[in-house]
Amino acid sequence: MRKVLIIAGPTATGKSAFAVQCAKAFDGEIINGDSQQVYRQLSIGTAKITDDQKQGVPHHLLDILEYSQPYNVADFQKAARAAIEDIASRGKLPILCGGSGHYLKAVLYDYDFKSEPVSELTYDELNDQALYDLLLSIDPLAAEKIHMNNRKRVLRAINLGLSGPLKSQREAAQNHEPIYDCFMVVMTVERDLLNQRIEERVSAMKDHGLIEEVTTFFASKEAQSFQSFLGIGYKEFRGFLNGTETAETAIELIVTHTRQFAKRQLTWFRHQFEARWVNALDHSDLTQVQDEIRLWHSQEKP
RNA sequence: GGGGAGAUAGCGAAGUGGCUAAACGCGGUUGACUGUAAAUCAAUUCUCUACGAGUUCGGCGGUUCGAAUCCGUCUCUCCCCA
Repeated sequence: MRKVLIIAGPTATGKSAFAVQCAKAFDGEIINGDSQQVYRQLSIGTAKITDDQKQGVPHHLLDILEYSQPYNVADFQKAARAAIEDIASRGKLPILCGGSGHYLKAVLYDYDFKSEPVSELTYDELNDQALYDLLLSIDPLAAEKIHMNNRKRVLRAINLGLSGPLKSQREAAQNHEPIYDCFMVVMTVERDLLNQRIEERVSAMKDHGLIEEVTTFFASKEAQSFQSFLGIGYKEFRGFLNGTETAETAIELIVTHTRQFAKRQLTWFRHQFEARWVNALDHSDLTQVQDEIRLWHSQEKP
């Protein structure tokens, strides 16, 4: 089993820096586990690590796509697993660092995204209730776990069932266990402090030219339809770009959305993973985790 | 100085006699999550000794069986004319 060190946690807790520190301490290479930082053009709004901050440590899955391209969990799973294999085969420690819980889990656990084409019917003529009834008739087991109002999920489950094995069957076929020897760290900061750091970070983005980045790449209506525009830090500028709102309003929205996002990340990490939680501001705690990682790193799993 | 409008829960905003602890939106809290996940969705949000009880709709005082809703008065805010 390949060893993989995971540095997770909500935004603005210092994951990137700690990952670099670990890479240097354990001869590792970093794999970006963040869904927006894959885009070459988008750096400021995604809080991408700078070349300086990388300190010579190789980073994978960063700047691999044009911002006009779509990207999804399956793509990430494939690329990240390949990167893990590549890094480990050269005797280095793969370090997965990111805040997209779903992405991380898809790589680490035995999620199986089949490559068969799945239909993309949208059933616009059906209301939520009717759509949900349809799912109930196709895959009642899956329906049990999806809320009727969550159209996106209901739709996906229907399309999966129509194109191959049912969603519920696909999941029943998995072991729901990690396929790597994982050590997962979740960096965290007390909520009030975290909110404060988020505010500071967003205002720093502004100082570093976020508005220029946005107007450079997302001025056109076409660009505003790219998936990358959906990221926090960009979509908030829609009103500004169309001349109906100020940049200030956008900045405030980014802060709020980032705060809400951090909360969701925390929820995910709390409930979806077994992890070693670390207070990112506590140096002795950070040092202690490094010791624990060292121990894990040096032992072969039976 | 004269005339007009308004004060509703953290914020915005409905409600003009009982069905109102008070619509709705935002924000907050909690949670779900298997191909857009920085997405999508749900629950909850006056207080408490919490399947019941107690206090709310600027303050005070009335009318009424019953008021956020009607009357009087005070305070504050905004607009117009001087």
